[in-house]
Amino acid sequence: MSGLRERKKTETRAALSWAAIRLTVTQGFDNVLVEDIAQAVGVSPRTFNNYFSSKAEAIAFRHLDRSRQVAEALRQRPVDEPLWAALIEATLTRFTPGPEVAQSPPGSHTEWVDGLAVMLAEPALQGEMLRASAIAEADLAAAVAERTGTDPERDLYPHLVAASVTAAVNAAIRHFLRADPPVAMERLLPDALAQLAAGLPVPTPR
Amino acid sequence: MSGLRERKKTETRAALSWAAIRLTVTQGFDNVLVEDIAQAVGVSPRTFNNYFSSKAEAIAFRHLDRSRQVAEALRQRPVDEPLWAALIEATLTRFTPGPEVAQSPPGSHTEWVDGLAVMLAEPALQGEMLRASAIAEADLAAAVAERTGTDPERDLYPHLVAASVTAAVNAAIRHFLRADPPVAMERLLPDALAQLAAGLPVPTPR
DNA sequence: CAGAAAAGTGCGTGGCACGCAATATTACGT
DNA sequence: ACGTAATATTGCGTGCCACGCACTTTTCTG
Repeated sequence: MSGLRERKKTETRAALSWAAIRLTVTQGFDNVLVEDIAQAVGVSPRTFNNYFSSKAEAIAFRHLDRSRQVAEALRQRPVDEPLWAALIEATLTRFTPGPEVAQSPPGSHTEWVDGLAVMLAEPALQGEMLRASAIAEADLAAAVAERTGTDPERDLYPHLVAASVTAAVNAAIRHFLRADPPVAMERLLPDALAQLAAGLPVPTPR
Repeated sequence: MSGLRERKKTETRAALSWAAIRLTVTQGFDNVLVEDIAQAVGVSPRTFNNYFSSKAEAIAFRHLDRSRQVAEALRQRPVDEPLWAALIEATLTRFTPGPEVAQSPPGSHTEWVDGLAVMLAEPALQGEMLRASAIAEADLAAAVAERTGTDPERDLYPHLVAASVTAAVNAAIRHFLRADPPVAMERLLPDALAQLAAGLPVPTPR
């Protein structure tokens, strides 16, 4: 299965996605042509469309990929760990380095985050990002079902958990992107999921 | 404000959305041209694009519209009602008639539901539907904030609640669309939201 | 090393989203 | 009631995009 062939395909897909993101952040969504992305990776425009059926899908791919890994991470948590503790750890492993802030041009983190925010404001992008979350949600529901002895076919429960966790993660990301005194994902994420696990009681003002 | 002009615009928008849905359900997404939708409403193709920037957006508009009304419904619940009870009632008022099963060709409900399921399987649609939910989510978060004395600008809580409720509603809809012994939304929705309010504990098998 | 399988490419096509300018319709003050 | 301003509708033109198809190139397998 995993010969040179599969590996190269994976790399090309990642390279295309990354190029699409980089170019979009720096130049704006509709100033980037499919042709540009293909050229940046050294591949024909037609090949781009063999990997992704749209610019938006290419950009959303990184999010899809990371979201998928949450299900995988959940499966690797000890089986005797409580569900919600395991969910918190699993999401933390994939969403803490910030939404890929660490790499990129070394200086100017704020520039990069701002660029991301602008990019994510693009209507065409929003739908595709949410769709990526939804696709990964199916994997997560399956993993939750395994851990809780429920059935993804018949039961609502695993889907409900997966959907809620995904929603909480997305809410945390959006909060992260707009928080002016910046807040670390390491705090945001566990807090959000803990509130979920507690039934989202109305907070008492203090 | 609400002169003849506004009213007619609203009607045209609704008519276009409805025509887009009807044609898509009966003929399939890519067998329907923008031209067809425009013609069905008696308007020029160019005008279609004054109302919606894509076929998908036109289809998703009904969902957007209904989702928006949940926030409105929440505001009309008595202020002394507990938050989650109010949320259950608010969602029930807008999502119980089935996802618009009641109207349409009188007979053959299953045909219609199947057609809807096929339509919602379209990738281009999924993103747009989720985006509609996300837009309405902002309204809902504002309404939740009012009711709970929190601040949409600074606090994560109202967004967390709105996102979770939206996720639960969407999960319920998907479950409704695939449940083979059919389950009524009237049961699914309160059940899903009650589980949310209880912190989504792992169900005990019986 | 040869044939099969699969990825990459070039070309052509139909459709879409939208800017712009012209026209038709509605709103409103006098 | 009328004329004018505001707004909606329309037609046209343009650039881009997604994809089917056929062909070439690369990789896998026995």
